[in-house]
Amino acid sequence: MSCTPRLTQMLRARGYRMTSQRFAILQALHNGRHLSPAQIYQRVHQTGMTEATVYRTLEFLAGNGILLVADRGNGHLAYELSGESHHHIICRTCGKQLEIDPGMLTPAIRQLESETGYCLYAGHLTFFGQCPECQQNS
Amino acid sequence: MSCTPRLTQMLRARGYRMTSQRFAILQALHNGRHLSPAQIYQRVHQTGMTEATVYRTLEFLAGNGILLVADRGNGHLAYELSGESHHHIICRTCGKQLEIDPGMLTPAIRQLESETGYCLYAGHLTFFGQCPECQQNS
DNA sequence: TTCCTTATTGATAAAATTATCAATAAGGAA
DNA sequence: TTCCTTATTGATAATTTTATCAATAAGGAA
Repeated sequence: MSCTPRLTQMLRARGYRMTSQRFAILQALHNGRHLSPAQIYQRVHQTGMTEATVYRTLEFLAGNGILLVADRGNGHLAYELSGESHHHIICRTCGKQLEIDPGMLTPAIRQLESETGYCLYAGHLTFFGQCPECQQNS
Repeated sequence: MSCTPRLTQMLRARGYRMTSQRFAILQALHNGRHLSPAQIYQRVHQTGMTEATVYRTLEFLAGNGILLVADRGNGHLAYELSGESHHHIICRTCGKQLEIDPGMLTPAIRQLESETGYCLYAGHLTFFGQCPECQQNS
């Protein structure tokens, strides 16, 4: 991946290391987006990596801002590479998901920042609602 | 709680029942907000309720829109009564939390609805960022 | 290079969460 | 009221997630 050297340097500056395990997980998330820990383990266990390492690594990468955590609405969390910021709307009735451009929320986030003084990260938000089709059927 | 009859009727209309276990969990969440499953179990296990029932009930109540799920930023989820819609900003540096009025996001949500055709629920969003104090110390 | 410090991992145990299924109990019908 | 249907629960097992700790390995210093 093209961004690996930059990430390696960033981690190094914080006293951490880019290991083969961390790289493998980043690579898995570079192919499939929104993966659960189990799905990620399925794609990297061939390397001999432990499940415990998968969970630890995900927590570590998320804590360092390299991964984003997304609420999938089923009580579980999924992970994805940050930097490709976007948000979701999930239909509570049929489960369909709509990906929405982050720019659509930029004004609201800017206002939040100016009113609270906080500096907000891109993040990954999940809205819940009902899609147009399901609204008609009810 | 004043809203119990209304909830009972709403569940009944969907073929479900208001049980003593569900009522106990609602009552626990009426006192303490943003509780984890473990915290909730701690407050209701005196009634003889099983942990499995706590998890099941939380999922059920959330699925019926009576509870909201909030990402606490530590990889875990917390539950709270819906109807008291609000949102949070969590500082990634010091962990401090700021509660923000839902009205601040209303314009953005309205725009999202008109652009996507979805009907959005109030929900409970969690933003991550850095608070003013931590911005100065870095 | 070799040594040293320590971040990281695997192995394992512990804890949390979910699934299965028989027993219970709530509400509707008569 | 009694009977019947079925949503719900507790008990239990299975699975997922987390914590502990010794062994490994990466990077810095000399």
